[in-house]
Order: sequence, then C-alpha cells, then structure tokens
Amino acid sequence: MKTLSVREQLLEHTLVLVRQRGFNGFSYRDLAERVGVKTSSIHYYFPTKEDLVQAAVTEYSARICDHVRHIDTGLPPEDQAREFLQPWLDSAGGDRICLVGMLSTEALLLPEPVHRVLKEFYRVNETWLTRLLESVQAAQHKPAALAPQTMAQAVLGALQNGLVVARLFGAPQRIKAAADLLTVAVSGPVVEPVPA
Amino acid sequence: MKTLSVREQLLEHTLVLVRQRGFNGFSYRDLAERVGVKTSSIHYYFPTKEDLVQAAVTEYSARICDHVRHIDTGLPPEDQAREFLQPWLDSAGGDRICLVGMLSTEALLLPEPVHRVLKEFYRVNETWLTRLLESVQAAQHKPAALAPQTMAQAVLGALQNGLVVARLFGAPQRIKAAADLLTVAVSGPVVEPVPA
DNA sequence: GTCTATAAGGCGATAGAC
DNA sequence: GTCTATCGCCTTATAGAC
Repeated sequence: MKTLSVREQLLEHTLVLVRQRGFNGFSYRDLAERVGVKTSSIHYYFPTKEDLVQAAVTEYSARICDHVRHIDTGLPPEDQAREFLQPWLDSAGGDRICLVGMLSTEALLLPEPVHRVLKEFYRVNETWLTRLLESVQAAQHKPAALAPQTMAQAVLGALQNGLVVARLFGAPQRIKAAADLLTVAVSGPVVEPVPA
Repeated sequence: MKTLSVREQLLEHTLVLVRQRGFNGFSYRDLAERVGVKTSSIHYYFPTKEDLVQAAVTEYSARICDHVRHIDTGLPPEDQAREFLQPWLDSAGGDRICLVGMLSTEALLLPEPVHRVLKEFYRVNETWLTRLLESVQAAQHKPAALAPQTMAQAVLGALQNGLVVARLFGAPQRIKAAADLLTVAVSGPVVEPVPA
C-alpha cells in the first residue's frame, strides 16, 4: 500500500467529496481537515476551486474510461457487459454516486473546460456500448427493437440515475433495473433464480 | 393571467432556481432580486432555506404526480405513454432539469422530510409505469424480456438522466432515447420517418 | 511546501421600526 | 408584510514568514 503525496491525497479526497456532496457541497476547509493540512496549502497545488474540480473530473473520467477501453473485445458479449457494469454495481447503495453524474447535474455552475470532460465521458461510454450492441445485433437474425445507439444512451442514463436512486433509498439492488436492461439487450431474457 | 401573491412568486422562482442550479447553487439574495423584495421578506414566508426547499419539492412533485394520475387509463397504451412523456419532452434541452432529479443528486445535503417527498415521486411514477407495462404485457402472447417494474425503473432513470444530458449537450433530442425505450415497450419497434 | 494571519465578500438568519 | 440594519459565521483567496 503506497503512501500518497499531499497532492494525491487532496485529489482522492476531492473525488470522494464531490461524489458525496457535489461542487458547492464541500469547502476548502472540509478538504483540508480530511487531509490534515491548512486551506492555504490546497491553493499551492490547486490555485482555485475550479482548478481542483477540473483535475478531479479529468482523473475520474480517465479511470472509468480506461477500465472500459481495457475490456477484452474477444470475450462473449455477456462477459463484456458484466465487466462494464462492475464499477457501477460496486458503488451502488453507498454514499457516492458517479462523479460525472453529479457534476453534469450541476453543469450550470461549472466552467466550460469541465463540460468538455463530462461530454467526453458520455461519448466514450456510449460509443463502447453502441459497438457492443451492434456486434450482438449483427450476430442475430432479427433486428433489435431499438437502435444500438439509442439503447446505449438509455442504458447509461438508467445506470446514472440508478446510483442516485440506490443511494436515496439505501437500496443497492435498485441499480439492477439498469443492469438488467443491458443484460437483456446482449443476451435475452433475465431469469431470476428460484429460491429452493 | 392571474397575479401571483408574493409567496407564490417566491415559490415559482424557487422552482426555477433549484431546477437550474440546485439547493446550494442559489441564495436568498438571488431569489429576492428576482421577486423584487428584500431577503428578510423571504424569511417571513419561509423561515429557513430548508422550509423553502421543502415547499418547492412538495409543490413540484404534486404537479407532476397529478398530471400522471389524471391520464385517462381508457386510452390506448401508446397514447397514455405519450401523455406521460409530455412534460419530459417539453423541458428537454432548456436550462432546467427535473427538480426531483436535481435534489436526489444532492440528497446528502438535504433533511429527511425532503427525502420522503423525493421517494414518493419515484414511487408514484414507477408504479404508474409498471401498471401501464403490465396492461400491455397481459394483452400479449409472449412475456416481455424485462419485468414491468424493472422496465419502469429503467425508463424513469433514463428520462431523468436524459434531461441532464440534453442540457449538457444543448441537444433536446437527447431525451429521445429514453422516450423511445418506453414507446417500444408499449407498442413495438420505433420506425423513424424516412426523409423524402 | 506549509504555515499564520488576514482580506473581502457571501451566506442564512434575526431584531425591531414602520 | 416589508423594510433597514446588523450579527456571526463561512467562503475562496492572498501575502508573507519560516
């Protein structure tokens, strides 16, 4: 377990605070207390709060998008979908939603460079899902009811709101509706296991 | 066109401000300037900011839920779905998202009485969609790939995030993926009109 | 790099005159 | 009901010592 530099600690705690409370929901004081420095030290690394959030969203988007890009396209579609869904299922029901979902909701408060990263996140994830659904559709005889891109956007949206609702209700399983939507699209009807 | 009381004006402008910027994204000063009163007058009607947001979310949820409850259940499912979708399509691409979607994202900043209204909003909308999908499914020979309740949650989630993304991209048509998901679920494949 | 000290202004909220 | 005036605190941000 590596020791993080102060800058890295600031970034990690910012990721947590934004995912919990949003851009306007935490202060330099909150962040300083968590890392164990004074607020003036934060300004040394991130001159303004916009610099801080820009670094946070860039780091977060890179992590998720890298995860998606590294999914083995040789795997069966069901397995690719499972890999894609993993980070979403992992965070469902905790106190953190997707950082991109949070900041997109607060978009009117944020500068344009942040918008660019948010849009890129949606583009990368939707494009990956579209390709997956296209490959499934190409292997079938009947065309799907919804175009791959349309289903991709619907799935990603359902996942984003799924995290929000799972947290609101304190019910991790509420992410399952969105996950099932993707699962069905790549591999047919979901059959729940029957209790013995 | 009726003249609104000061209290009604405060509530209407609060609905707008929350849908644009969220609970922490506007101040009593912002609201006072818009209505043309001093900030102390706001406290006369709404002693605390939590009182203000409680009144706003209650009013907003009542409006949408009443709209949903008044949809004629005797209509064909496609027409019921169209009615349901109308307020979502109307606000897509503007600067306002769903107030419930906004406050749900900010849930950790808000008191429990607000949570109760947010959850009730999801319950009412999901229940209505579930019933609609059940009625469609009962009239068909094959069972749908997804259970009605699951599809209902996915559709509502896709709509919420659809508003967020439509605003972020400045592209009203981005709400269509979510709308198509519901439309297909109640009436089969969506066929785009071919340009002449 | 990290600190102390402080600036300059915003915030929600209250007291009391009218 | 609406105002003026003000309180106490929080906010982001900066200057300058160490």
